[in-house]
Amino acid sequence: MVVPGSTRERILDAALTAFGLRGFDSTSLDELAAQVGITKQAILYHFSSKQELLAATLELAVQELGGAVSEAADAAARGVQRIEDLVRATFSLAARRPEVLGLVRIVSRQGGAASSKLASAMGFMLAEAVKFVEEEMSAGRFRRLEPRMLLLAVYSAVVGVATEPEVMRALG
Amino acid sequence: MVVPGSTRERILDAALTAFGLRGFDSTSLDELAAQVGITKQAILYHFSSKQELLAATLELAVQELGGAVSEAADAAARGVQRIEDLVRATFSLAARRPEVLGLVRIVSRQGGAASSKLASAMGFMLAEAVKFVEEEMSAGRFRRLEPRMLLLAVYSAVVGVATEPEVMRALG
DNA sequence: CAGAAAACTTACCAAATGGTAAGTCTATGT
DNA sequence: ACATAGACTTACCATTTGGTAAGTTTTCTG
Repeated sequence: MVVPGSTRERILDAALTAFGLRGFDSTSLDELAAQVGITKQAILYHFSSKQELLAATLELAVQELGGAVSEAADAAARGVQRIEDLVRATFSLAARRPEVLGLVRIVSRQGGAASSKLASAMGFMLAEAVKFVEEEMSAGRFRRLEPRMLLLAVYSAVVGVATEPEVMRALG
Repeated sequence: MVVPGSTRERILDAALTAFGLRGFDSTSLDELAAQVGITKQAILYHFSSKQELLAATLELAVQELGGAVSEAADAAARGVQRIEDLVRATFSLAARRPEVLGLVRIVSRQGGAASSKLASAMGFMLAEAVKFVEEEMSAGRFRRLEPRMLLLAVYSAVVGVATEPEVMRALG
């Protein structure tokens, strides 16, 4: 939530919300600019193209997500408790700022340069998670399963719930 | 898969795929028309507006999803087995035709008339599912949980996995 | 205070988009 | 043979979109 900062930061914040909640193509620069209270060209002054704005926005989202998750992962909890902490942290972020996870979804779907950037950024987080789960399995604290499979299911559930307005409404 | 039929059917089929995989705003009528091998105006001859095309496409998707699910639900299986059947059926559809679930997601996010149409169409399915889960819980075959919560989680996991190209690729 | 760089805005522009109007071609029923 | 309706296409059109070029104002600096 960088909102009270510079113009650049306010653009990023508005873009994160709009892209995350309504999609990339569905959000026009004019619209975004009006929201911030500037002109479209001011946006293009700070970010040379819409794609670049998306990239910058994504960086912010990944940072925010990574922060929330790694904070929870710092805890000394083991086994199922730690998984629960992680999921809870992610859900918490999803509830507070659904845009963030929405953006992750949108970018991962869009493909291209932004997507591979996301992949590498999340790749580290995923690798860490896989390692952790594998250790837990070896230690006998988890049932034996394909760790990637398990994580993907969790990821899908979280991102899915978080980015479905209908679902969120139903959950209250 | 109505593809070998009339022009109208070919339009619907192409629209289902495009809307479901790439989104509504991101799909232009010209693009769609080129894919079918006609002009944009031919589309507007059959469907008076893009919105109406979406509505018709959605109807088809709901029909297809409903068909796949109710087919699996006909089985006499009880308890966890039946849930597994349902999930398997949905996953199977998701694997064969990710567009269908993708469209459901897109429409549910878009809101408006199409969304409430979807809500009422899916409402029946959801109500049936809730009833079923509640019966199972009363019979002691499920652990006591909020049935809606459980179903929403399952829904999210399925739709989430099915509509995430990255995830699908990772799963192979 | 001068001037230069930063942070914008006003003017445009070409392309794409959803949609309308009018014409063409083909089948079909009389 | 002919009119009528269905299934299109060719011509347009207004609006929106991302983006460029050229000013204009504000801020920092020597």
